[in-house]
Amino acid sequence: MATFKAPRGTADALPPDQPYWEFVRRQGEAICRRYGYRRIDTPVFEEAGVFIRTIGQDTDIVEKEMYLFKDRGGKEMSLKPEGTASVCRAYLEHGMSSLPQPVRLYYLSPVFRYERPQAGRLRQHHQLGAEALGELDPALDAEIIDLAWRFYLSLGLQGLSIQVNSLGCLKCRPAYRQALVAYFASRLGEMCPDCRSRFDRNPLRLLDCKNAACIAVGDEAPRSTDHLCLECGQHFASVVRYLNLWELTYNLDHRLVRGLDYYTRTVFEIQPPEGGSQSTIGGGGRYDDLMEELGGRPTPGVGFATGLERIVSNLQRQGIALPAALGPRVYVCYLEEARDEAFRLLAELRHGGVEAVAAVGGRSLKSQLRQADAQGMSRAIILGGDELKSGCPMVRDMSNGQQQSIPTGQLTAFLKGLSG
RNA sequence: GUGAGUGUAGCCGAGUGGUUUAAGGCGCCAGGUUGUGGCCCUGGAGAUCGAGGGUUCGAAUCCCUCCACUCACCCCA
Repeated sequence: MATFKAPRGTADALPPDQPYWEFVRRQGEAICRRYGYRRIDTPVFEEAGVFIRTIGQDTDIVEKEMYLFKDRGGKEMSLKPEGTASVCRAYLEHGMSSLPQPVRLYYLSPVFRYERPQAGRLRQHHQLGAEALGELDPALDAEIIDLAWRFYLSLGLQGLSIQVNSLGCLKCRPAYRQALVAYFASRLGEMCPDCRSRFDRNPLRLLDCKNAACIAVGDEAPRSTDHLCLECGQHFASVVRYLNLWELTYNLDHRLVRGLDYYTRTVFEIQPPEGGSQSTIGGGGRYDDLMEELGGRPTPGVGFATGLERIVSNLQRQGIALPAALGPRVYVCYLEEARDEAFRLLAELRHGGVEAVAAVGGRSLKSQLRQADAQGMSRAIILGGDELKSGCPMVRDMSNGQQQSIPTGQLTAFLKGLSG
């Protein structure tokens, strides 16, 4: 029994999982680059203020989920609970406002939230995110949604849906909030205890309660899209126009609100068919006030992030086949008298670009072949006295047992010519 | 943070107080004559029974505490 275990809510990604992760990362990076986004990596921890200022003091993330610690110099730091704030900090710090705008950036990063683990929810998980900074054109809101959507499509995920809403801006949201408060105040008696207690602090939250009674009340609640100021209304209409232009299917969900305070105007989520506790596979929106919170000049931005673990589990649940590996996997077997030649040949194959391992540990030939089989090798090379004499190692096809002698000098080329 | 369920070797899993020095299967290792895998056969290694305390003559089996896992709530990716 191991005395140490991975920390609660963390997971080792073992070799059998890696093909999924590689697939997801590769597709994600390919899409981002195709949309003109360039990669950025930021530290896994930041001064805590970076997150507290932007995500919002009253959010669950800041209130109870951040990994806070003082470093040895006494500075209050936090493991990153999300990616956007760090990217914006880097944008400001490196004067990216002097680059041609918008600046398109994407990242692949672990994020940390101290939560109670459950299906699809970990304390360390990984996100792919993309941000378009420094420009408020609604074409970018649509671009981000489209980018996210195409990413999921490229993975072969089925049954996903896009939910879109607009939350307005600092100018028009207060009035909407008041309208909500007035409405909910009159119907609070019908709602669940959670909603009643949340009513004062964050009335927007009552909209996405899953309690049946609350859903009924929420459906008739005032809609943010009916309370947008002129600019926000035009912006949202324009976003929708682009979505239509690109033939994206989406739902206008007036009850979509997000758990981070920095969002303005457009918000969206991508949801898998199952719904339930992990009902969001990715989401994002516009955050035109965020840069100011970080001490920068007013700088608009829009972006999204998606959870890689949830993508991988959806891929596995939907039984999506991964692209097949390319070349053969070769296992070099040998009798003692051919040991040196076997290891010389092993190096030659590897340097020539063939995936190859040699038997180790002084096993019998029978045992070596058992190993080759158990490890799923596609070819075994057998070297004994006979092969030494003829200069032609035996190549055994592990799928059917057929063998042929190939001159040593042609071996690398021969193996590379096989499909697997 | 709340609630429910679970915790026996790498994995699955019997065993619910006394020959248990804890079954069985998978996997792992080695053999089954001379240089060959996948089936089969034989043997072997591998468990302080999640941890710590307690009850008892005696505990994997009962009690307490803690830890972890799973699921749900909350929230989100």
